[in-house]
Amino acid sequence: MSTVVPLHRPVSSTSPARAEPLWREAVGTELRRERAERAERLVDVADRAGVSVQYLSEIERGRKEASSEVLAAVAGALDLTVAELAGRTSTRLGRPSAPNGTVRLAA
Amino acid sequence: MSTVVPLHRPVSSTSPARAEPLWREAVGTELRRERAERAERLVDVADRAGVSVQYLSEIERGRKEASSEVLAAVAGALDLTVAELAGRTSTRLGRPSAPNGTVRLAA
DNA sequence: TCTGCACTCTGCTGTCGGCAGAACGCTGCA
DNA sequence: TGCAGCGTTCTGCCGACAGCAGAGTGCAGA
Repeated sequence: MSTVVPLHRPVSSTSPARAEPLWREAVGTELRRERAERAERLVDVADRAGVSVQYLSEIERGRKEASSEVLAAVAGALDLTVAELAGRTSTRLGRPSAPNGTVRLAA
Repeated sequence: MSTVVPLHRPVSSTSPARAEPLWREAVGTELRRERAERAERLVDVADRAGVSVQYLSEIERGRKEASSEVLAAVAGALDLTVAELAGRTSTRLGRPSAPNGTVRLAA
């Protein structure tokens, strides 16, 4: 019997082992959605927010944990408050088909 | 006229120069509120979440940026999803008396 | 082909996440 | 009064990483 060596746990990328995405993934997706809605480029938002383009790309793709200050700056560059961003992120997170297939009707 | 030397900028603690708290402050406050609502101690939640008591204290008080994984773990220890936590945080952030005194009625 | 855009890779460095041990402050109770 | 319980602060540690810059890649459209 060989010992099973656990592989190094991969960084979650909406891993099937996890019922919901991580915060950085969810908020990043929302930031990208908001940017797309405004038909703006990475460089536009990054410049206004005062961060690098590469970094904003990584934030949007959930690869980096933005500090609260950076989050506020990026949200501000999209004319959003952190509250609005959190609310929209939460709404989108709460909307996917439930893990066990249960459909949740509006209260 | 003496030159005014700017003091080292204090870490935001709902600084009057900022219209809204930072994400870490807001979500920390919400975590504390949820814990209090359950009449639980720091140690109870910290143990279930797998973090230290001191650290949870700092997270709740907005002193540290919890990673998305830690955030999920603490939320889970309070039987919340990240979506629920974000939603509640957002709701509370959006509820304070508006900066210019405008009262916002429920939609 | 070239340009524009987004993304990846590599490397860097100062900051900090998260911890542990120790100590402090406050409250309530015997 | 002393003590226990709870939360917080302080100090120090160290590995991780935020955030950056330069360079390169891939794709789509003109």
